[in-house]
Amino acid sequence: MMSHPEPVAAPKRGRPGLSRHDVLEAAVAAFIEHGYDATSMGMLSSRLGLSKAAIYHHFPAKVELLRAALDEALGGLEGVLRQVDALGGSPEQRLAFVISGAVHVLIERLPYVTLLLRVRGNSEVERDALTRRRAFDRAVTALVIEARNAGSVRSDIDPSVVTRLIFGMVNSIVEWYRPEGPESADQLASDVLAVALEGLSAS
Amino acid sequence: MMSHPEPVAAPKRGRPGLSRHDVLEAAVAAFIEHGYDATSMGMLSSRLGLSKAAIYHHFPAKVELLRAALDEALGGLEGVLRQVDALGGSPEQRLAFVISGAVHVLIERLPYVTLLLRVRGNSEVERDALTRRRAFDRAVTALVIEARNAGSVRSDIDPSVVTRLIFGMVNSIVEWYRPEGPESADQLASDVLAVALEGLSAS
DNA sequence: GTCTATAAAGAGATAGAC
DNA sequence: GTCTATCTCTTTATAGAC
Repeated sequence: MMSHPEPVAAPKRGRPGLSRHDVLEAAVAAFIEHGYDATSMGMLSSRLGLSKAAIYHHFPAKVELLRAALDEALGGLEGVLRQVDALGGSPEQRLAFVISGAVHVLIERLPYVTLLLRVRGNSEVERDALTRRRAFDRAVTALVIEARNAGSVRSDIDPSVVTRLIFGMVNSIVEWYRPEGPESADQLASDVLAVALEGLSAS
Repeated sequence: MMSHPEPVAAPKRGRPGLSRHDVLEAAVAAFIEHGYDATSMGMLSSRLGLSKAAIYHHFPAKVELLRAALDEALGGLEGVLRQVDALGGSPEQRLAFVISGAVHVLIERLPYVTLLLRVRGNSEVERDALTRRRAFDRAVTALVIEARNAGSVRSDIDPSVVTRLIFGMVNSIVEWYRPEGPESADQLASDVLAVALEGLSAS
């Protein structure tokens, strides 16, 4: 969560003196509000209090703002997979860790993951992101299959359908979760895990 | 599912002779592929084999294509609520009917619902659609609360969180379901209901 | 690091012929 | 019902001054 030690655009004194990270944050917020395509560099510059040309000092093109945002989201999700590999445990434990970990990443990097989940593959940058996202999905499906073979996941439904439904539920959190709201990340992760594992029926 | 008896644009002979419905279908497909904003009237006209101007004969503006599509989706979902009201039954039965009914509408009107779920409220048309969609969500939440008071839905999690998670799962189907794939609508609705009610854990 | 000015392309929409 | 041609506005991006 610390700012990257980028060699460019340190917060010097001068005029506004915006950092690369400031520009990215504002851009991502605008992309979420209006969609990437519908967000013009003009809107961005208004929101930042900068001229359009000044933005090109921080990012060489509009699409590089998108690339940086998607990388932030994918890095977080891939980190969950690295952690679960390092931790070990039963397939059931590892699956629970991945679901809970994904919820936490989703909340910690909410705007970036929100953007990632809206990507449809209409440019090179988007297709690259989709490729990495699909690799994540495949890893989770493999984990579900493992847990199913170990007898902890129901075997009456196709594993990839189960995976898609559960992660559809997880991912839908970006549609409504607000950090300033009543639910903490831990509380929500626990709720998601409960509904994913046991369903909504009364015990 | 029959074509509407619109008084306009019957499939006469002439040149291509496209109907209003043909144009809408092609537009919705393009909106899904590239996003509404990123789809230009030029792209639309190429895909249809028409000039841009010809499209304006069928729809007076680009946004009217979106309005018609969203109305198709919302009409289907609102129909499920009307049916459940007419049918009666226990809260548990009615909740199951709404979940299963939503899955069926989602599949029958896949492109239209896909578009609806991507709307963010950036124009009058989108805000109107969001208003109707929120009314649907509220009706479902009320049903979850009823079922919870009747003892059939778990009471350890906030009802609106439960509703959002379950419908997040349902709605995520548009991200991957393809009619030509192996799962029938009935099969998928039954899978969704099973995971929603009982979770992914082995019985 | 930020500005003004501008280039070049593409957008939504309309006019009027056939 | 479809066409060509065109209007006007906005877009991404660059040039060059400070």
